[in-house]
Amino acid sequence: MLGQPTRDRQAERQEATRLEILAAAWEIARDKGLAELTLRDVAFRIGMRAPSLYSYFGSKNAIYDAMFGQAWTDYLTLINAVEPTLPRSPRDGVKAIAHTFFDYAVADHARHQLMNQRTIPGFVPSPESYAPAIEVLERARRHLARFGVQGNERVDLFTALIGGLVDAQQANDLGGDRWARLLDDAIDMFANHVGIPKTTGRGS
Amino acid sequence: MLGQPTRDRQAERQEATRLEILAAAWEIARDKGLAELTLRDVAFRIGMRAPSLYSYFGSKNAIYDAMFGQAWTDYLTLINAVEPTLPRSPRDGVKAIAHTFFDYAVADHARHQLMNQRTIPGFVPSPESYAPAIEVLERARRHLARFGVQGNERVDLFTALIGGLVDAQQANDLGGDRWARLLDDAIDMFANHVGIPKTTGRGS
DNA sequence: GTCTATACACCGATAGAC
DNA sequence: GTCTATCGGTGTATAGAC
Repeated sequence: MLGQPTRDRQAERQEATRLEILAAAWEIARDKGLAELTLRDVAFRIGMRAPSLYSYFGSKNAIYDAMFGQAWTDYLTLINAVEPTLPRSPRDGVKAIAHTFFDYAVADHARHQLMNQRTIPGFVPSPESYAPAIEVLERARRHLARFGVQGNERVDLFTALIGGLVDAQQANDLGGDRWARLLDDAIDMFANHVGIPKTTGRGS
Repeated sequence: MLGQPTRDRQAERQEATRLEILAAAWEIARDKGLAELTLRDVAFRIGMRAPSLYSYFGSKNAIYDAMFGQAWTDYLTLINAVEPTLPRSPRDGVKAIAHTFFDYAVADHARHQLMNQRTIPGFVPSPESYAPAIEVLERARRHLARFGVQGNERVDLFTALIGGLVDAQQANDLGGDRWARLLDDAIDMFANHVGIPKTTGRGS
């Protein structure tokens, strides 16, 4: 008896096609906008017809859902990479966290729309796709706590502040830096408010 | 000779029907969501068929556009009414401005979506509908300047801060007050940052 | 002039042949 | 697993009834 094969070639192929579909979907979302994504368009871009997509995703929203999960997982990977490089100084640390989020959000409008706004009618992320988003928030909470930002209300204020700057930037000055320029000043405002010591000239 | 009639009854009737259409549209937007609005639905609610709407609006987006203009005009009326009641104290004045905006935004999710977010694909407000929005911002700028908040960057920071709190409230705690509770604290943070004197116990 | 009936192109989704 | 065919829905255009 040969037993079971060690690899499931069919599952691998299925997963590869799923990724191909998602890549095409991201391409269209970036090109034409997140809401302008259509199944026919996605399918044709990879040499398929629209109904074939239903062998890989149960609905159009399931595609959005997988994209949502991908985006937050990517961001989780990013902050994992950034974590060892975080400055020791609390104030610089908070600034680094804010900049990481801000830059990631501003770099891809469609992605930010999907991750942080409720712009697709009827789309609600599944628990599985939401998990990395929760993990990111948990991670951010820990980092902020390490830098002296503690308590739900302070974290809520921080997220609202950064989110507000991102949204203003995206909505009113897409591609510019009118609100991006205010980020450091905004963090200083926040840091002073919650009592994070100023960074001294030669580190803290 | 009788001359011209003093009233254009036909134009009045036309305008009345336009308002009736918009009222139905607001109703549906509040009930089912802004994006779920359909022409057939709007038309049936006032005893018409969908194509008849084209006698009053050139497209569905033209309806959204008129709603956009209505919402900002309403808000302009509101701040006109609020203006005489604004406190003298700079800090309380800024708080009043923030509360007025925050409460108006949170009171109607669909309206806030239309006014302040880019949630309808392809919808761009016309210059005529945008005019009251500009007027509101101009008015807010003058009020803030009167309370000592001057310069584009400070106003930008203020709008981003309040907008961020509104969006966080709507997105993560609709109907609750998790971020609404932070509003006063946020304004104090901002006021301290831009050097607005604290309100004393017995007025300023 | 107002409104309707009809039609068109497109959408997401489903059924069934191969 | 992928296709064609099709369904009910959408926004939109237009011809014509009244």
